[in-house]
Amino acid sequence: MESTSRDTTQKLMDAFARFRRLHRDSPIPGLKHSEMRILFRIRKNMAVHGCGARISEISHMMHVTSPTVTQLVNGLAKSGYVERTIDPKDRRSIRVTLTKQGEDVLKSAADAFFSEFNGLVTHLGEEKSNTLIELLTESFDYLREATPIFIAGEQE
Amino acid sequence: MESTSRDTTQKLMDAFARFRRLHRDSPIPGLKHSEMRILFRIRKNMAVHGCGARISEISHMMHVTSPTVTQLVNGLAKSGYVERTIDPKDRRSIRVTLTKQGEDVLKSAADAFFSEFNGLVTHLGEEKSNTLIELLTESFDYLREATPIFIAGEQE
DNA sequence: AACTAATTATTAGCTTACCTAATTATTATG
DNA sequence: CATAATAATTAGGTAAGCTAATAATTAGTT
Repeated sequence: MESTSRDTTQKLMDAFARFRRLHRDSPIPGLKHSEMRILFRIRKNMAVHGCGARISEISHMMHVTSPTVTQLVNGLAKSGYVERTIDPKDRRSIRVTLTKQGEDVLKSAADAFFSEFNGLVTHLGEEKSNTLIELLTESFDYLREATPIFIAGEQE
Repeated sequence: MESTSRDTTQKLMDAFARFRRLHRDSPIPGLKHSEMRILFRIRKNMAVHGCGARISEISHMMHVTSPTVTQLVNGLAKSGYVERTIDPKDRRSIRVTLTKQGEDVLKSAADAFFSEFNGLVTHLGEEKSNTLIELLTESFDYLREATPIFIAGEQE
């Protein structure tokens, strides 16, 4: 291995290591981070496709397994933020839609949840942000293929 | 917030969320990622201070509570990677030292870890890798200033 | 049409990496 | 010496995942 390359590797490891610990505490009481993220996804899906998101779709979008999504959605349904309806075109599927309450909580929480990251996007600028997203995605994809152990459970 | 920008923010949030679970599985079977981190800390403390690290010191270095450290250290002691001795100068304290086995496992874990990242650098190429490092560093620096909570992680 | 295969979601139970509150030793201090 | 402070531990909890197995439904094949 060349010394330049090894140096780069070391630096990349260090850079990755710094980001391992993201905040765990939700800025909104009674709404967890993971729940917030899923609510955003559902809203997006409704905006784009005009219908509720299926569990498998959310799972894919969030890079999380479907049992995980099922549990999150169940929790949100119990809290009244989300509604589950069977898709009449494919009765295996479930369409998850936001309730009025869910939209409200999403609206009020959006700023609190987004502010840190949105500040970062503003700071970096749109172009650099997109480059960063692309490079991270490429890294994940590589690590998933090259070293399956590395990322538990990532599936397409 | 504009919708393009919000979309970028969403994607960046997701990229970081994936990132957080990157090292769920350690490259060495039988050694968890958190355990590896703690072993590194202990080794460092031994190198710098020439004696075992106290629970409270590790806790402080890792920005983790002492009960958490106690549990991790207990696990490592059971695996034989670490030894706990009561400090004769202050019998409340415990000095944690690496065993020979602990040093060995740490070495091989570091190698495995390094080779994963080195593969990534090869895959991305030197230029992209450097761009990624720069962007991560810039992001980290911004977040450190903007949101102090973010940085619960790596300090010496 | 009937079987088999595939897909979708769920259930049950586990794991990692933390946390808080309360408690037990021990040391320091008025 | 009594009390306060400090160090570590115990007990129990949480968030955010995971896998394996299973039920329901749809698709594909003979």
